[in-house]
Amino acid sequence: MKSRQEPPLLRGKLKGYGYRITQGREAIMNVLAGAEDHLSAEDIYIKVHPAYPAIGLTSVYRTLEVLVTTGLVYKFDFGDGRARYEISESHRGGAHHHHLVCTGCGRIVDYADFIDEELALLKKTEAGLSKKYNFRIINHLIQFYGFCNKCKTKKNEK
Amino acid sequence: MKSRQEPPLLRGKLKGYGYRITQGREAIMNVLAGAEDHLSAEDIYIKVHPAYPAIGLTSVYRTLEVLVTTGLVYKFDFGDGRARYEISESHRGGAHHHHLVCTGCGRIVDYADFIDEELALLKKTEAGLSKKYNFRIINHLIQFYGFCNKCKTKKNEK
DNA sequence: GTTTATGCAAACTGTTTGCATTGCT
DNA sequence: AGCAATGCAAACAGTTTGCATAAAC
Repeated sequence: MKSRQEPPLLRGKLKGYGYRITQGREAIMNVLAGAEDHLSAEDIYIKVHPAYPAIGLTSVYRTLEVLVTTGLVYKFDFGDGRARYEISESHRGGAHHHHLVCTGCGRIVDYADFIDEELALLKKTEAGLSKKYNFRIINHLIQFYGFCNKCKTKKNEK
Repeated sequence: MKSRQEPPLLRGKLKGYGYRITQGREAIMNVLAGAEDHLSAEDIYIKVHPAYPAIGLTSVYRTLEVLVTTGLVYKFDFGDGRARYEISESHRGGAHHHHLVCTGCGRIVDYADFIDEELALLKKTEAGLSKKYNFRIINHLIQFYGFCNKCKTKKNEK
């Protein structure tokens, strides 16, 4: 909503990983820290522009790649052909949540209902899978797909 | 593995939805019915070629779209930039399963461990979300990401 | 002063679309 | 016969890459 002025935690973390803090990266992190929703690379590019007009879309992609590989940002695919990015909850004060995606209009609902049970089961499953398949599990994804109230009434025009 | 000769259940279903049964579609359905793993559109194109060389990649995409929208086939994104397709378990005799994806090499493990618990929770969550957010939920997705035994030992060369 | 990050333009990749032709039903 | 499905080529969209320049450290 409003762009934050507090120095994002991300800054220090990135630096800790040995990356340089540039104006562009800082502006991108500010946008991510202040965003309510799940932004595409182009959304971010546009939101960064006012604060730092010299930004290029390429840098947005490159910065996002760094942030994702360091685990500071999550990357999602909601099936509409463009990736979405979301700051990880630990760097935002937000709660862990999953997504409910409307296949009709693309609307995304963040939900945290049943999240404790989900997480407990995920943790347990993770441990079992880790052991059985000899994986080091880093992350998980849960999404529900369906039609929101607006889309479920209108005829399937697809 | 081996191409099946039994008439796939898909055939009748597709026809039931009002679609025509063409040689290309039949060949595609045979490949899907006989495949062990998760195929990309191009994988399918290549596998269909021997049986029906006139097939075009476009038709593969168009047929897959039909199969996905009718719910006969599931479409997945494992993060490598290409979509994967898998026949729905009810048309294959397989059990419901979820996926464990290696971020290093792209290997995908189908797992069914804890699946009953997962499904029970999913069902419950689905009911809750449906009501609270007024969605008609059609589908869900659960995936775990990590590094397989081969990839977790080698240095992060990325 | 070195080295990493940037911007631009061009390349790339998976997927989609227009259109004339073919082939189910 | 009538209409849905096809193949080809071209268009498309998001993302990535090469390279010379600029900015962190």
